[in-house]
Amino acid sequence: MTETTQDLLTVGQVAETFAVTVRTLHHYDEIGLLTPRERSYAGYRLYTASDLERLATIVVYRRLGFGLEEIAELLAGEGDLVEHLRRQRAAVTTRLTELRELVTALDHALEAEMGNRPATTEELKDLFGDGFDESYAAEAQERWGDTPAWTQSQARTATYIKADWESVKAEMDAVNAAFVAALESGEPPTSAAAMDAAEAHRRHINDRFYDVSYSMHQGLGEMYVTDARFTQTYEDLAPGLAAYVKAAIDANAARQQ
Amino acid sequence: MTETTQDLLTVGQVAETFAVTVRTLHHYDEIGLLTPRERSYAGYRLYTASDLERLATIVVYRRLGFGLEEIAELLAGEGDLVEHLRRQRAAVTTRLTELRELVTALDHALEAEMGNRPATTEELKDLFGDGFDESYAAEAQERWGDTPAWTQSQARTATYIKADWESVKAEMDAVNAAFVAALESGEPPTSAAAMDAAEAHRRHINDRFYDVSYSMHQGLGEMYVTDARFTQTYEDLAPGLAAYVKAAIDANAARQQ
DNA sequence: GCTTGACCCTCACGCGACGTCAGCCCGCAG
DNA sequence: CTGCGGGCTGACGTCGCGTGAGGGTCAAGC
Repeated sequence: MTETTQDLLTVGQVAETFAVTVRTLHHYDEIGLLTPRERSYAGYRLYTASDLERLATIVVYRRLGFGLEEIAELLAGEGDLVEHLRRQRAAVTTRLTELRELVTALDHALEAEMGNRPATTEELKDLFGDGFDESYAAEAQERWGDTPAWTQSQARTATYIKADWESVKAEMDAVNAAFVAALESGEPPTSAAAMDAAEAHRRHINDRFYDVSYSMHQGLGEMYVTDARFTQTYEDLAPGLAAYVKAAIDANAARQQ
Repeated sequence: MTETTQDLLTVGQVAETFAVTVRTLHHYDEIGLLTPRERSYAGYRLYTASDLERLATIVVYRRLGFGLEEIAELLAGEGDLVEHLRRQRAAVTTRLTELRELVTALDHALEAEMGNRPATTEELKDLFGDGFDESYAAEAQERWGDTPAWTQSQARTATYIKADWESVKAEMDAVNAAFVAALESGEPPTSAAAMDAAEAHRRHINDRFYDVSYSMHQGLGEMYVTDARFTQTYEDLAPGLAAYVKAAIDANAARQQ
């Protein structure tokens, strides 16, 4: 049944038995993880039964994803196997969720590439109204095209599909509604409600478009009262809202120490 | 709002804006993936707006898990993005299932390590009867301990927990039942039914214990009629079964061309 | 004008587990 | 004696940077 060649196997035979490559066995020898007890006079590696046992354990641990050094520890009796198993499990599950997120990101990108992204500005106009026309986009490019924030924003929104823009719009509407509510209930821009709305505003831009520090946020607030187009947008929602928003943003920025 | 330093950003600024390290930018420069258009007279890298745009795209692709070389291709306009996305998705999902299997393997190993593996031979005796006692195991070790097959078998069964052994027993019973049915219905060992049972037998050992080629399988069949203990086991199931099994194994081996 | 500290530069090795030559040796069959 | 199928030992390549080492640059404060 066994070819009893003195019970010593050469690398090739061992490699085939355990479904690993010869190079792998060489490597294990190099790093001292598995050194065959014997060598033929010609220098051939000869594996004994105990070597095979050790290799069997190594192969099992490798399938469990352990590193070679870690395996060496375990074989030396140092370290608790159960603890290593737990750590490994934790690491693998972490990687699993990362990969799952990657898949959804890829699906997202695929959808976007397949033509699900808003055709030019058509659908965006439907969503955001006529204030969002080509001339606006062109001017924005003109004014901010060379800022990092604009670049970042372009990179992120490039993969937004219609559903994303709908979420963006919903969030934006919610923030505006919060501002209007605070204003109309007579609360000052320094009230918690107004400042919370300002913070929500900052987060919205930060999450959806580009990183916004508190000072950058104040820059935006300033613009809302100095740039006629932005002022108009806010005034259409409620009289005095543009200035109110700016003040709330300033108060919120001051609130952060 | 923007610090307009001639619209040229240094590595540090760019790195912070895109949440990458300076080293990464150096690396992209080294491999020619992103070479800043300009350098200061002191040799400082100066990134222009178009450099930032390119970097933005690179960062997005990186998040999607593409390799740098692949990204270079895409940026050069070679290769279809959608196709790359699909390939990437396929690769990631493959890796996902691998990792899922790894987790179950780890859970398995954990269960086994936590004491769920059969205490010595107690539970095995319950399952397999008294034929499975220590003297048997010792003798097996004695006879086959130095064969690769034995080593492989030990490595695999070492992580078997009670549930695994129950599955093993169920499979074994099913195979034996098939042999008995074929024998008692008067079909010859060369019948399809008998040969199929032999093949199931080989697969069972192959999957649960160690790799079994057809010739090795015939070696086992031979042993069933020459080793009294094995013969007895089969004869207890049905008179003449040991010889019948051997013949079926030989027929099945011959069937494979 | 000088020092300080924060940045920037260019090498160049390290990582993890082998894959992949290259150049050479051994043993056995014809 | 000559192949041919192994086995041997270097040693470099992989992938995307991390991490020093050793040394300039620049704006600010003294």
